[in-house]
Amino acid sequence: MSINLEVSMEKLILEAAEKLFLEKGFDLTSTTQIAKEAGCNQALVHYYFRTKDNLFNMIFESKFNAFFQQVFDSTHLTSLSFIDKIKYISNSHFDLLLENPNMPKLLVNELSRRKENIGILREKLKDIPEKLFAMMNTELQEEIKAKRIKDLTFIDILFVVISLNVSLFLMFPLAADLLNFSERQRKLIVNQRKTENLNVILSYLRP
Amino acid sequence: MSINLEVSMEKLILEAAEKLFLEKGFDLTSTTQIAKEAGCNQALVHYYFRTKDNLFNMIFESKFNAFFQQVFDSTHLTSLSFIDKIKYISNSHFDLLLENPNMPKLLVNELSRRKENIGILREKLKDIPEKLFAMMNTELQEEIKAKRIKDLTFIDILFVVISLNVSLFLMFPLAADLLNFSERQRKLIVNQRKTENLNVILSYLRP
DNA sequence: ATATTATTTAATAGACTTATTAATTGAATG
DNA sequence: CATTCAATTAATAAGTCTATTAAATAATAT
Repeated sequence: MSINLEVSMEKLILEAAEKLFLEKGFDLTSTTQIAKEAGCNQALVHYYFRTKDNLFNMIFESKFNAFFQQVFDSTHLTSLSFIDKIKYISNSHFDLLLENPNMPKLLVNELSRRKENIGILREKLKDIPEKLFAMMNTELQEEIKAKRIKDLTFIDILFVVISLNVSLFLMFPLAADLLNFSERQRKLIVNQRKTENLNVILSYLRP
Repeated sequence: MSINLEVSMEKLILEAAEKLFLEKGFDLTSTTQIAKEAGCNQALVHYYFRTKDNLFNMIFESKFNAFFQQVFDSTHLTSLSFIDKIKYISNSHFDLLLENPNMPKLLVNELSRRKENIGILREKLKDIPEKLFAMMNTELQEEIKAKRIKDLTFIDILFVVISLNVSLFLMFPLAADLLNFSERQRKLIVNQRKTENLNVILSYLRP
């Protein structure tokens, strides 16, 4: 049993494609660029994946899957109080975006253009949030009844969490460019937003 | 003195270009499509505007200008209480997005790619928010001192307003597609979000 | 009416793109 | 060693896109 140190060209192409698609989107990435980044001939990209669309869809679906699996993962939540669950969701969502800062843009741009393939994604997404939603909604009802939390739906809360976090990664780079922020300032503000976004949520929950 | 009923082809091209650029972005819009939409030969697009980049930049800068002028317009605010000012800002920002639902996507996509031209936009933006910021910040200080509002900066508040409103227009179409919402459901939810986003803000302001 | 200027079009050069095909190299197997 | 199959490349077809040029048409002025 030995570890395969040889990296297959197929995998290199996948990695190069993922990098470029995330950086520049589908249209601005050519198979020639992917080949160059992977270190092979352009025809090889088509040899392994036939079409650029194919290649993109494979990457997109797997990324999409992994991303939403994490967003709606409920395994770490069970032992926490409701408020702590919300805190955990917001923070881990923020951290996930920090690791995948280009995902929001990719989703915004490619999901809307690829409506043919949306059925596949809908299928993949179908069962994922069920468990989380069931748990959060029942607990939320108790909290509301006990007047510890304002009368809201879990969707309302989730919308605010996601909006605040995603906005930072979609809009902040633009604002930072326009306002000429230094790299140091950017990092500082991103960190501040993590806690401040959470503050917004917690204010919103107060009865 | 007579009104010119004749619409110039130059203007028709501009309008066609604006429509298409907003709908599909810079890359997915060709000068051939613009010409077709305007009802003229493709070469005419280049006759009037020389390059596609030129044409795009003209439209982008004027849209950008008009949009931020409205976002940071302070003329209707003067007579209102601080809280009402915030309410007005959030609501009119929301309405502006409702009239320009594609602006956020255009900004997210094209601002980042056109870093060469960002200087021009920075210049245009420079003086616009000054008046609004000055007014809001002084009033905010009073409110905080009187303990009517939590200790926050105006930027903090504005970030939340913009995030919540913009997110709706950037992400909601995707969610609605994924979850198969009907047109009726969509409109209902958009309206609900307008008031609910405001609720989030007001919760956030409470000391 | 003729000359001049502005609009508009047809044609096309030149640069890229995706995708395919046939030829070449390399490795594994009998 | 010869054969077979997989991996890789070179070449290229077919299409799109931007931008230019020269020709045609319309408008204006002399």
